[in-house]
Amino acid sequence: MPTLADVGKAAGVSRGTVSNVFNRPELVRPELRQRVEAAARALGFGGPDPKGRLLRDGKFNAIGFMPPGAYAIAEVMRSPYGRELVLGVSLACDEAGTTLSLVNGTDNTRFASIREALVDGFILGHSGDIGLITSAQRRRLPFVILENDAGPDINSIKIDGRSGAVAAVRHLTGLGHRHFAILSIRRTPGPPIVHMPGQAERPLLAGFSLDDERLDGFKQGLAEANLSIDDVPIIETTPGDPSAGAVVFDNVPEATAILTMSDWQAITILDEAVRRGIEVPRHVSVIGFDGTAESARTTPPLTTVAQDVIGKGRLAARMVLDNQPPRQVVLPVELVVRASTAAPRAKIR
Amino acid sequence: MPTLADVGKAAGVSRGTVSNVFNRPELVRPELRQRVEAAARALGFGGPDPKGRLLRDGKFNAIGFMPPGAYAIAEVMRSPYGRELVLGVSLACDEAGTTLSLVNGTDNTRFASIREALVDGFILGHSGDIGLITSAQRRRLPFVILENDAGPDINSIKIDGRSGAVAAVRHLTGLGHRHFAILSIRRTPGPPIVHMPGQAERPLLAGFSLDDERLDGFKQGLAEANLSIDDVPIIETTPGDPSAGAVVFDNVPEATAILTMSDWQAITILDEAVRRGIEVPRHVSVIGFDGTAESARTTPPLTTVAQDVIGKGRLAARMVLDNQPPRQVVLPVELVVRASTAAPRAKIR
DNA sequence: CGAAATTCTTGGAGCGCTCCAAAAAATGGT
DNA sequence: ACCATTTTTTGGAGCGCTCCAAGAATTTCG
Repeated sequence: MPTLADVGKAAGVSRGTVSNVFNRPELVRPELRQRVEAAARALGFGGPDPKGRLLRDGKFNAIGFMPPGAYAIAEVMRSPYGRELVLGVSLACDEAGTTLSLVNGTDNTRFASIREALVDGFILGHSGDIGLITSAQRRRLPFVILENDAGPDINSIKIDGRSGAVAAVRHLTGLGHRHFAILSIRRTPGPPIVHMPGQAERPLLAGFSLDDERLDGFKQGLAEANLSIDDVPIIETTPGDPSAGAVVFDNVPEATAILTMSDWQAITILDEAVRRGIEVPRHVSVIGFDGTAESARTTPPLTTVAQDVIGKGRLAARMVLDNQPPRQVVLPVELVVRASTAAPRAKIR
Repeated sequence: MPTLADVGKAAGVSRGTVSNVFNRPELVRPELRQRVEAAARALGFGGPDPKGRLLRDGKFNAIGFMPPGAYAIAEVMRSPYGRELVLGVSLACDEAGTTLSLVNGTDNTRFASIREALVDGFILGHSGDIGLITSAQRRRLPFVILENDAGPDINSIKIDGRSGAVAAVRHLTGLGHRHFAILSIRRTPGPPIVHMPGQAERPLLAGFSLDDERLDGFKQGLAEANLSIDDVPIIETTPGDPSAGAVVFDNVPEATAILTMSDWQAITILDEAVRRGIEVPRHVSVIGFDGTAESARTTPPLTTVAQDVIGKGRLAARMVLDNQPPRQVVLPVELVVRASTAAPRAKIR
């Protein structure tokens, strides 16, 4: 690989001049410039190597996005929520002319990735592990934590998951529902986990803190209607598990309303309902979470706890780009009532 | 920002030792290691700056993705097709442990971006401009061109757009349709352009070469049924233009079948049809393109010319990651018949 | 025509790191 | 206690570039 110096030698000029030819051509006499360009072409030199500049100038002009927990980038891109989040981030990156690096932080490589990533700042999905934050702080780059409050010194953005969950339950109890199933998120790979009432280990503090918060919101909402979450079956599935619907219908046939933690899960339920000839909302009501674009397109359109996912991504990017004093932002959620919920009317079959 | 040397001085050891503490801790005596770690902590040194390593070792461990034409990353992320493409790329990146950099190549910064991007290879969306390719070649990094054949020396992946378009028309003419509208893609920002039959400038070679190819396929398919594309209105809209449906219905009310160039456009049509009380496929048949996941979820589910978008993205990434001799891949397409097409049955209204 | 003003070109310094050959220190055997 | 080994540590070289002050060449103008 030829370097500036090689080209300079070939053209009989100094490194500096060759550099100028590529970066500030107006500074160099046309005749000389042409000679340099010819030499560069002859040597197959395609412009200054960005590595050199980088060391000198020190800006990557990129921000990094790292998914929470052990999720891979592809898993993020597969979920409706993840796609909108990345879209929001990319919106801000476009505006700022910044590159968006999707950094893989699989398990044990997570901290190494943070140490090594070629970025000027981070958006970090956060599952609750403390190591992540110290790791990020060490790097001394602006960063923002998603879906977790990491204290007053650290940028964070989360949604008000609890209120959302409460609103979802209120809506359903208001409609007259008394028999629920909760579809929660399993944050480790593996098959669905079914927690029936009365079992010992209830997963009330098992997942990401956002999950716990929402579970707590469900609990509160149920309590308001004199119902106990301890009597409600909770099923945990990985975010896109296609069997979620089957597992719910098989294990909780008496449920007239299903609370989920993402639109994706709710969509899965809808699909399984169609397969089984179960009608939504006539036989069972289903409520999503996130309010992604997809939730409006399903049949029937989903009632869902909506948040501004795109706005969240965009804000996250802005926060690392702007590098202002740390803020802890809690974004509101809003129940969007569409057609997947109704008063319990018919028994299945 | 402290450096290796600073830490070394503070701990009374050499740069090299500090480097080892961070990169090959097993090489340094535990006692010394602790001293160094303490010094690092005291100075707030969070590990070797990746910039330095980079210059020394020269691998970014990242591949770049640049959208075609003047599209921004966010525009890619907005489209169902773009999302699946990026998903496919990220799948391969995950497997390879590589970072995926979404590089903005807006118009005039496009070539500069190629020169400067901190990546080991490129996936380049290609609109047909020759400068792009020379620019990429200059960088001497592996790259692959999407949706264009750039000759035998250059990696490229495209779909067989012509066959797909022909298949779409055949399906529709086979159903008995004689009155078409074509929804083509406007590749510059702006409002829809309506080309009615008989007008001078027909857009048969206006857009990306993929668009031209598909238009040509439509032409051929129509010709097989003794129909001339010159009699078919062609409307060009930007990919996600929400007014596309309205423009089509307003300008070509007599069409019983609408050919589009993406699922996204077809979905837009479906939405507008609902708004106007037009029934698909009873009043009008609509056919999509790409076969994205979204196309299966619409009401009614879309008949579409499907391609393996995820596979394409993945293959593209593999090609730049593997850096084998150049290949030109043409991916097959397949007509997936669902419920948005039927024999023309009812006149609208 | 020559000095002053202007335009171009030069090359040293330094960005932070890792590699590596060689020096230093520790260990082991006799 | 000494020498041969083995384990640790060292510091020079160099990765490719841009900046910048200073020097060289060219132009301008009285």
